[in-house]
Amino acid sequence: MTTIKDIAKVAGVSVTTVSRALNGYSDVSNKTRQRIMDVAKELNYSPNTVARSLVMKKSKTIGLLVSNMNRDGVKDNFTFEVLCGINQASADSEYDLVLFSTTSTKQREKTYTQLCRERRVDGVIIQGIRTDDPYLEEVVESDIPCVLIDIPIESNTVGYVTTDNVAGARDAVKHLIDRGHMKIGMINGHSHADVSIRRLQGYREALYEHSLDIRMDWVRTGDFVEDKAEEATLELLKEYPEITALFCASDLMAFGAIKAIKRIGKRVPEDIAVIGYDDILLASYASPTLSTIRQDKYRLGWEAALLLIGMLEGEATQHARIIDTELILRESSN
Amino acid sequence: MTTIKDIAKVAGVSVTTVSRALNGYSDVSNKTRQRIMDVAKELNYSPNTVARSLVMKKSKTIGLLVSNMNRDGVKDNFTFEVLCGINQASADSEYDLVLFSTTSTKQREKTYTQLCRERRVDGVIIQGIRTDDPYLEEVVESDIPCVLIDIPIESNTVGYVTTDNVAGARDAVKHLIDRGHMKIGMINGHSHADVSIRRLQGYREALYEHSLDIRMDWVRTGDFVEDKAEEATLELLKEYPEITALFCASDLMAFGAIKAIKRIGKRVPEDIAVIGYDDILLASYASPTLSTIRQDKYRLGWEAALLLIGMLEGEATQHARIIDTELILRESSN
DNA sequence: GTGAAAGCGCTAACAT
DNA sequence: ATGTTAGCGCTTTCAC
Repeated sequence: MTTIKDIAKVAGVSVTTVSRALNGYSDVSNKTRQRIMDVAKELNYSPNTVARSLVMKKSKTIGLLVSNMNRDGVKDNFTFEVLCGINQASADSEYDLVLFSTTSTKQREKTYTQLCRERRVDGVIIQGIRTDDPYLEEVVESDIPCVLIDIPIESNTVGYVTTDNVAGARDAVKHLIDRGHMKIGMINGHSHADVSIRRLQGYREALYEHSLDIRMDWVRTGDFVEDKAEEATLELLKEYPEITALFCASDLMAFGAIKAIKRIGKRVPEDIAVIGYDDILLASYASPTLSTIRQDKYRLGWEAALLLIGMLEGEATQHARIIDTELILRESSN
Repeated sequence: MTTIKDIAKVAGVSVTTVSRALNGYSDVSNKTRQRIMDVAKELNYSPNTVARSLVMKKSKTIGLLVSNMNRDGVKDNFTFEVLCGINQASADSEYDLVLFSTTSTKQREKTYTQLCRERRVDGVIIQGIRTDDPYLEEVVESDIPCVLIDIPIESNTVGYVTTDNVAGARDAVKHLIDRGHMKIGMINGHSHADVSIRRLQGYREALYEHSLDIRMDWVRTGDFVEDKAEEATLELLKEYPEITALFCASDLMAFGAIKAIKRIGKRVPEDIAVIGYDDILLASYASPTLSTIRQDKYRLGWEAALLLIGMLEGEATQHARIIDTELILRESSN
């Protein structure tokens, strides 16, 4: 493997000059620069970014802390779309991504901070962790620049990107109200997700604005899991057969809810209308097709990466980005 | 940021001893080892893997060259599942993953090899590139350990993981034949994918074994793209209305084919039976549900990572792994 | 059992 | 415009 030392020897200059020439500094004559470039090409030289990182104390690398990258997570296109957005944005800025291996059982041996410091990433993007994750606090308190997806924490070194969950949920519920529904239940995620709290708030606001009763007993928890949502829906509808519409805090849970509705012999949307949240790919393929609130997941990742890079390069004036959502009408609420 | 130097100073030993103690060498007295560990903890020390990589010439890092990680690729759950498998396996072996940013238009500035050498990855896994990719050859010829997914090339430093595409395709077509179909068309991918070539072969073998005519004009190309498959199917069925069944080389293309069939006013499976390939998540949600050949994509990634790590650590006896497929029967071929 | 010294490949003062 | 020197944090001979 050729080094700048080899180049220096062949070109008959010092390593400093080689370094400067290769890095495009101005204080090197065009003649020598050309010669050095030629030798480099001839010797098939590739710079050693490891050595460079060591001395520069920068790695041009972004760490990725992502949950669900295991056998169970394969259904979750959400994560992948976010990943694609991150990837594209960092590619454009010439940052590489390192995916931390945090899925195994021994995951907890090392904290996120240790991982980041050991690998000397310049910054980190965190997606899919719960707000009660014991290490979240640690990351936030460390001085590692960090962008959180869907967890609104902001500081000097911490930023976040999320969608407008209150507005999204409000739109969803308003739509159901517009369709004439007055008894609207909700299947929410779990309380350790910021989005759940906000979507619940949006649900309440919509009901309030239309002077409808807010019955907390009509709000059940499905933990963002299809099966759990199915069970929760079953119970809810047994207790309150008067409910005619359901707002689910994720599309996957909406599918669970629809299964439950079918199980008790009712139809969607004729007997009970359903609207989801996310607009995952399945939503437009399933039967009935699912009305939902679209989140631009790709953009979520894209903005997160842009924000982080902006912070790293000192150009980020503010550390929060809220992305709009969009109401998508399909069969399940029609 | 604490270094071993700091620890050495506080513990009153040399850096050598600190290094040895921290790395679990035996020639350090238990007393000093304990003291060093204590100081390290107290100083909140994290080893600098960059420095370590520089001197060790190993990074405990696997490079990932994956196509489709951009806006267009978000529909492609295949890639994500493979990624999850790779992630899990490398996590278990304590390798980190670096995702190379190879999506942008300026992608071609640097070759894969340059990328790998610059980042000093120990090895690389390549997924989703075409066999005519100009840089494939380069990677293969370099001495960087490399595992290819779905491209059967083998050498000292190159291995591959794939499924048994001939058998899979044969099973699919046999199933159609068992159902009584005698005029079976095929919508294939493009010729720069090894899987296309093998699936075509499986198609031919199945027909041959049952003494059915092989009509190459009944095989069309959809480039693995839904829309193109739709067009190709439309043309095929217009020219040969006698066709009663279709084998598609990917589920996405099968959906395109089904759209085409519906467009000409025929029904699936009553008029024309369809079977796909992959078993993507959509296959079980779409309407009609799609019969298909299941590939264990997660396992594909998992095995690829295991194989590469085996090669890196000198324990891989053979460099190829073929994974079985499974016939999944659903409505579209019933 | 422990330490001194060299060096991995590179960048960055500080000369000249 | 170019070279000398030091050093990033770590591992590894080679002495003692």
